[in-house]
Parts: sequence; structure tokens; C-alpha cells
Amino acid sequence: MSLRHALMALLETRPMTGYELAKQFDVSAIYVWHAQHPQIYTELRRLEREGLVAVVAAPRGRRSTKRTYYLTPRGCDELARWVETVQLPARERDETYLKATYFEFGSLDGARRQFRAHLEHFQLLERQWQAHADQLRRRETELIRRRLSRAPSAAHEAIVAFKVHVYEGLVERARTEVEWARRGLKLVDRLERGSGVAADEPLARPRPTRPDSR
Amino acid sequence: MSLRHALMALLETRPMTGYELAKQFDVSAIYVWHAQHPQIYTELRRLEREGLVAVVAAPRGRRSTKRTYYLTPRGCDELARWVETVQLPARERDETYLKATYFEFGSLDGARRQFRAHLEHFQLLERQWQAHADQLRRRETELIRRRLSRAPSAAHEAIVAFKVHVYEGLVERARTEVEWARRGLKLVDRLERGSGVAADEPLARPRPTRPDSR
DNA sequence: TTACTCATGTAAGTAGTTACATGATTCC
DNA sequence: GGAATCATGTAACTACTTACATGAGTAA
Repeated sequence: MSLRHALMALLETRPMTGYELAKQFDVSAIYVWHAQHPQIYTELRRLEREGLVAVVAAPRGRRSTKRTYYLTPRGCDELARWVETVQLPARERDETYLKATYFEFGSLDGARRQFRAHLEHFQLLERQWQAHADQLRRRETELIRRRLSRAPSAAHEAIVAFKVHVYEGLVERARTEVEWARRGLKLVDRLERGSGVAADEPLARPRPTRPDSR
Repeated sequence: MSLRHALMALLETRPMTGYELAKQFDVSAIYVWHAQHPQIYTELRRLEREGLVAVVAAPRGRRSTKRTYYLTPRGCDELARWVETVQLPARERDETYLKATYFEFGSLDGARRQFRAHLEHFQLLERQWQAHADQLRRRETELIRRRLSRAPSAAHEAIVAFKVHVYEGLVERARTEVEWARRGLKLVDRLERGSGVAADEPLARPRPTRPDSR
């Protein structure tokens, strides 16, 4: 469960409201973790109960309160502990690749649409991630500036370098996906030339597998 | 939700028990989707209620039953519908990359351990996926043979080609991750030479962010 | 006053994990 | 007889999503 660590890491730069935190996840696909606001509010309450973050509550209008969260010393310890723990990547679970495995149940046009959407999606992400990596390298984001201002200057190079390494890695990933989709489109073209089937017809309809009735 | 479609796609080759289906997901990290057996049994019951699969129940011992599932015509329709629907990739959610963003909170040794584990993990996956792609290309797996035997021969080339494309894509992905980890290790070496901090000491401990008390 | 952004939540449901539990069959 | 593998589940829990709901502040 990483949402909590993502939240704590953001709070390490400065106190924030749930809303501000949600924006960091939400604004664009730029960030490494994604979460919806109900989950963020719920998790913040839980972190507060556990003493990993604390809150400054200010009245907002008559019956509402603005809750600004900040990181506690216990939260700092937990963050440091988490970073030192080796993380094995999650098991594979990719709906696009799963579907592509069975493209023969659909039409060549369907496969083409899928590869095209994949291509565009990762081209956009590649641009966004690249732009973010560049901004980090030039130390231009608010977050990295705050981070640097709070850390010993001997650590500045490493702080920037690790973050740039992550976003450059995401750029490489996006490029790999773009290339996969391009090769997919070529494959569809090749299959279309070689096959007698109309491009909007399924290549091999799925068939029931009723066993011999006993 | 894709587990159901993964299950239906497997059942399109032949009737199987929950146990056999679980093995397909489980045997190794080779497959594109992962699920634990309780979820598989639960989902099969649900698919049965919805008429997408059906079951042949045979007594097993005194009080147990062996349930062999097969794909119904309605399941075939749903499978065909699903394949034709364009799938947008899931939002980013990668704990390893998230953690790497904050490696400065830990030590250089910690970062090194993480990159090393990442490297080994994806080297192993690369080999497994490559081997699987080769087997598919040579039409040597039981599943692909069954699939081909049930489809018109005009579709054979496409059936093999799509699956090979998926596993070749996974191989490329794994290589991208291996390269990322290698560059990460080089980065850690470089930072170690350039910094005065011991390799097992945190570079920049997280600090609390209590706001000015009001 | 209207629209937009800031701000905070609840409720209901789905998807997936982990622990626990049991029994049948097959092969040595 | 014992070990491995075949086989099927329940229960409790965590993580995440979607829909619904409301109210405050601010700028045109």
C-alpha cells in the first residue's frame, strides 16, 4: 500500500489540505501514483489516527472546517523506513496486452483502433514526462525547490538526479509502448494484405466449448 | 474488470476446472494477467450465474464435487464484444518508481539494493517471456495448438502473430526496465564518488513540517 | 447572479489479497 | 503409509472506484 507514502512524501515539502494533495495526483497523468479524492481523504484520516500526520483545523464558513495536514516525526520515521525497504514489482496485470493476446476474436479494424489509441496515449505521456524531467533538471518546479531548500546542499545533486532518473525512465517506458503500438499497426497492415477477410469482420469467432454431454 | 475475460478466453480452448485455470495464471510470471485461486473460484460462480460459462458437475469422493467449466454461446458473444472495445491503459501506479523518486530519504546502499532487485526481477521475466514467445512462434504450446485447431486456417497466421507480438512487447518492456536499473546503479556509483556521505547513511532525512502554531 | 474553483465528505460497490480449512487422488 | 498434487471453497480484510451530496470563496 503506497498511497500513504505518496501522501507523506508530498507533505514532507510543506503542509497541505486534502484538496491540494488530490490535485498533485490528479492534475495530469504526470505523476507516478494515481488516486481519487475520496481515497485521499479517507487515507489522511487514517494516517492522522496513526499519528503519522497531524492536522491544523481552521473554521471554514459556518459548519465546515479546513484541515491542513503536516508530517509528524513518526511520519518521517515511517517514510525513511519505507524507502529503505526493497520493493518487488507488482505481478503483471495489463488489460491492453491481455486483449491484444486475443485480437483474433475481433476484426483487424478493431486491432488497429486499439493500437492507435495506445500509440496516442503514450505519445502524450512521453511528452508530459519529458517536460517534467526537464523541469526537474532545471530545478523549476515548486516541489523540487522546497525539497532542496529543506535538505543539506551536499544532497542536492542526488535529490534532483533520482527524480530525473524516474521521469527519464517513464519516458523510456512510454517510448517502448509507442514502438510496440507502431509495430502492431504494421502487423495489422501485413495481415490485412495476406488475408481474404474483410477488415471489419472477426478473424476467428470464439466458439462454445461444451464437453460431450454425459 | 478483466479477470472474467481472461477466464473466458482460456475456456475457449477447452473446458477446465477452477484449479486448472488457476494454474494457468499461477504457474509462473509468464502470463499477462495474474489472479489468486479464491478470486478465480468466486468469479467462475459469478460467470455461471450470468450464463457466460456453464458447468459439468461430477461427484468427487463423498461430499465434494468436481466442477468443469465451459464457455457458452453468450460467453462467446461477450468475449467478442470485449475484444472489439478499445481499452485505455490504466493510470500509472508503480510502487518501485514512486519509491525511487524519494531515494534521497534513504541511503545509497538502499537505492543500490532496490535497483539490483529490479534488475534481477526483469532479467528473469525477460528470459521467461522470450522463451514463451519462441514457443508460440513454433506453435509448441498446448494452448496455441488447441486454438489453431478450432479456427479456420486462414486465421492461423494472425492468431500466432498477435500472441507473439504481445510477448515480444513484454520482452521489450523487461529490457527497458533492466536498462533503467543498470543506469540507476551507475547513477548511485557516481553519486557515491561525488558525496561525502557514508553509503549506509540517509542522504537527506525526512523532516517534520509542522506549520507555525496559531 | 452565475460560473468556477476550492474544499470535504459519505455510501455503496468492485477487485483483489491473505489466512484458514478441508478432502480426494495418485504415485512411491 | 506418506507425500505430493489435485481440488474447492469461506471469511475477513484492504485498496480502489463511482455516484452522490454539499457548502464556501472569488472573480466576471
